[in-house]
Amino acid sequence: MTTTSDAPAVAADLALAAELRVSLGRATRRIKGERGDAGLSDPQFNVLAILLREGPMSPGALADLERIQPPSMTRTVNCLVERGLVRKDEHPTDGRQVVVTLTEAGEAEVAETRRRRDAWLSARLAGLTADERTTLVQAAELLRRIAAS
Amino acid sequence: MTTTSDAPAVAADLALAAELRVSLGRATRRIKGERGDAGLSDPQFNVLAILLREGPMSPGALADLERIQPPSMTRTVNCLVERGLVRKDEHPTDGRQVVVTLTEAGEAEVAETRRRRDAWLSARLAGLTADERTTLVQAAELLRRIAAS
DNA sequence: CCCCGGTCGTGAACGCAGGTAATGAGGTAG
DNA sequence: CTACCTCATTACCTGCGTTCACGACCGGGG
Repeated sequence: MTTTSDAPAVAADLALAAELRVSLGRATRRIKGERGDAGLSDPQFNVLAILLREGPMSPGALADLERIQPPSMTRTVNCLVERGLVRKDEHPTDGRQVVVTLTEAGEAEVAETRRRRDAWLSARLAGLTADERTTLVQAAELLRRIAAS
Repeated sequence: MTTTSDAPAVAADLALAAELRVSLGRATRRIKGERGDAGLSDPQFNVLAILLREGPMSPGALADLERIQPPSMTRTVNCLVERGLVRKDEHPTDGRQVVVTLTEAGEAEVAETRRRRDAWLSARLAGLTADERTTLVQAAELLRRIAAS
């Protein structure tokens, strides 16, 4: 009715979109709430996770990955330096750049925080059936594609 | 079978938990990014949505639903009053309480914002197969249960 | 009737995370 | 060697959350 051939599919998409949006928002809020114990804020944890996955990089690169502006990243990184979780070194060839590197304490911290978060979520997942877990595995893949688009 | 016998399932839960957490976080961030046009912040929009769904209620009740402290809700509500999206009336019998009511402009605003967000998400969903959409429908239900626990 | 504990909403002061604008150090093309 | 560009940082502003403190109002006992 609206534009082309399959109005029902469009209407179903809208309903699913609304439902998915609400569920996603609530679940995410719930998971984030499971972090406080370590004293690491969400952006701080994200920086550590990136460094663990991608290796040392400059503050500017970190800011790009997190889609925030460089000054915000500078502050976050400085906070992590004070806690001894990352280190700031000079770039070997480019005097402007700074290289942010994860310390051993930082590695331990991200492992610990991740463990705690995943422990909470996996405790919930344990109450599901095998089919339901499969559904979530596939949904995780779909969500990744959606988020990347 | 969930407790001690099947270690592999526990390991799979941990992996799924980690993957789901990342995917959820990214998708949610992406969706939230699709809101800015209306000038309504996320907590403000949430208040309007609650009022539309549940009907008029006191600031304290709103604060409870949003899991924030009353002063924060007072500020958010006042901001919405200034924009003409909600109205604050005296409670008919209890002089302490205030009743927050959605105005017509508020109704229109939440409908518009919701339409814009869902339009973005449903555009992504349109690129999926029927099976994949079914997966997401089921996942939305599972996520709701997880978030409620 | 008046007081008294409890509840509700709010004001003030603070913390944290994001943004923009401007600055300074360092590289690079001409 | 000069001019332009990039990178990180500094200073300041905004939004949203918190805690603490206070005034307004309801209810029940003296």
